[in-house]
Amino acid sequence: MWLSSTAQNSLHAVLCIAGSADDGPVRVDEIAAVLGRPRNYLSKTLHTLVRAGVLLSTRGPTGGFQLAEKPERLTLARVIAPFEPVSERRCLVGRATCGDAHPCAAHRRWSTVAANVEKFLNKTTIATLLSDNPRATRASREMIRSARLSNRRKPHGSVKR
Amino acid sequence: MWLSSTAQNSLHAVLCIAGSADDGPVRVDEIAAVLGRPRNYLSKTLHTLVRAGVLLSTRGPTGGFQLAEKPERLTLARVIAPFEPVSERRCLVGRATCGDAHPCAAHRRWSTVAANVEKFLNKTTIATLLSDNPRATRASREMIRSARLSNRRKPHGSVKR
DNA sequence: AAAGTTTATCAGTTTAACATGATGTTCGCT
DNA sequence: AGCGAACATCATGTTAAACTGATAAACTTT
Repeated sequence: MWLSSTAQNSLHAVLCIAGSADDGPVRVDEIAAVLGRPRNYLSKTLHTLVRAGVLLSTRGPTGGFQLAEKPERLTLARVIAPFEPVSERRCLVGRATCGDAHPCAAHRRWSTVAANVEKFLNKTTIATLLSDNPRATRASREMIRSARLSNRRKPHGSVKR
Repeated sequence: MWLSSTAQNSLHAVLCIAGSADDGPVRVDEIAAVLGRPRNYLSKTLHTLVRAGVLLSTRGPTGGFQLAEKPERLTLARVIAPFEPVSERRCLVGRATCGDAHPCAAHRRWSTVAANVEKFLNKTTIATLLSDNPRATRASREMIRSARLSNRRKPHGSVKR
């Protein structure tokens, strides 16, 4: 039930990146360390978010991933969407023809519940979650800082999408 | 997102069986016709529901599946549970250690949304859905009846020939 | 007891998600 | 220009869910 693991990783990674925004771009290896997921797999996932306009990526030294826009304007739905479209409000029993015209037995009651979840995903922003729990935010940022070996990283250069 | 197809089939099948309770046990082939799913696959799914105490099965002619108890006492959660435990209220970002003690950034807000879904699954009964939409209930029962006529099945409860 | 109907079960295929390893590409630095 | 760091991509492997076909077991009727 709920999100696929890829969508979960997507959300978690974006939260890490947004939480460490002040420290510059976050590298895949750092995210992999925090999430405990394979590096190359996350790389693909993050690249999908770049194509979706959620993230920006920079190659080379001082490179990594950043948010493409202010966290106040980035909803959870937009982060999840590339992996499982939120708009697909599917029938509880999986009937293809289910809808307001030809509802299944569960349609009406389930619709109100599903709409509630969708509203959460569409209205809640990354900024909301960050300020919601500063402790968790700080924790993941500290994990990333300690993963950074030395002070060799400098302010990042140009960014490409 | 949402339920696995097996859990969806499970719910849909139970609704069919409950809706046709007056016509006696429902056969796998009839359910397969209504759901548009492979017979043997549903057979396994239904057997799981038998082991879970949701359904009763009878072999041989006049056999099929029936509810193990009154639909008023059968919640959606119990029908779904064998396939994906509802109680596993998982973390939105998939963190294993997420909980009230060590919450992830999304934990608090997501918990209230997830609890709402759980409440729906735990409080809503099969009987509720049946009476909710008599049109859909009647439709599936008619589909089963017509599948039965073409098979010359003896009506339940009457003595024939 | 035999025949026919229906569920139960087993062995295997297919498919998609998840994961891994190797290699290519872009960039900053010297 | 050349080196190394970092993302990008490709080819492949692994795993679990979904599905299929065949056979066994249980039951009803005759």
